[in-house]
Amino acid sequence: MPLDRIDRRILAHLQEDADITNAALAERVGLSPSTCLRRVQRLKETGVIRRTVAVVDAEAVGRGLTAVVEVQLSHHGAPQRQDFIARVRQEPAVMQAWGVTGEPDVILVLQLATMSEYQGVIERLFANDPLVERFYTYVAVETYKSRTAVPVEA
Amino acid sequence: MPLDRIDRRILAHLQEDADITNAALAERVGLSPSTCLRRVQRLKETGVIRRTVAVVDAEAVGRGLTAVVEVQLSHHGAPQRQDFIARVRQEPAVMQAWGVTGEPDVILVLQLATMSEYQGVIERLFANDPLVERFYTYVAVETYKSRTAVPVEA
DNA sequence: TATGAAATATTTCGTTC
DNA sequence: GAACGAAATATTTCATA
Repeated sequence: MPLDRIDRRILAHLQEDADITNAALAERVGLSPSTCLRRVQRLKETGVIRRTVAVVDAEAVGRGLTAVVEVQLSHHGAPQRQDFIARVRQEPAVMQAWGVTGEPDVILVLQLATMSEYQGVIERLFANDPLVERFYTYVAVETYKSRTAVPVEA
Repeated sequence: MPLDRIDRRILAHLQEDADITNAALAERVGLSPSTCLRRVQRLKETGVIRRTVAVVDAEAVGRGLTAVVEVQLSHHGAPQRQDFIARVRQEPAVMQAWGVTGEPDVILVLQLATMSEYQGVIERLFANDPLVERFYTYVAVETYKSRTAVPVEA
């Protein structure tokens, strides 16, 4: 069953503020509270809403350093690649990791406390791994935009 | 007032699941429900918890296409740069945008519905802007890791 | 100032229409 | 989708350390 306009309005609201009371949400999307609640529950059950989480200020917890790392791998066997991916997944500082088309093979987004933590991450991920051909790191000097909400409305 | 160990445990839990009841959270961090609730409120008031949001499955809402774009700008006046940043902020598909050290000046993360939407975004951001020297786009083929939770514990 | 326990208010859930 | 009571949960108040 596809998402209708009301579902999308619910998603738009909850992506901005999931602390809103069900009564207030219902009013904003034009439903009765009980109907609205059942819609929200269904969106969670079907996995459209994967979960609801607190968004923490990285600065406030001493992790305000963001870095983007592009990694080029030598195109050898898939097994070593899996090892590399497993190490990436294990690193707490790695927030996002994608396999991509183009010159880099993998792009990482790191959220760090200090440059010395960066050193440690880089060593654990890249040192002594012949699969890793080279990597480039770009440190964020300024954050122009940072959203968690996926656009859901036309 | 710095965050103590209990604050950090609260943050760790709420970053994974903000739907947890206060009673259950209190038990997990070893506090009484009322004390726990007040801690959570304080974390929100002081901005450590910026907000709580629903995490939506991008695939489920037809926006499963992720792209990373590196942009190089000619180093001219700051005013045009502000215009460019303003356009970036206006684009709903732009999830993250950083100004970075190194060869690219700006890195964008896009969350798209289709490649034709990509075309539109690129045109609006880059076309006829002499500030934009060049850009490279890397389309995500696979997502290895995607977290919203900033590491808060030692 | 921080905590915990009890009282109150609100939200959520099942049933019925 | 609406209306209701019952259960669960959150919030406030107040006493204590």
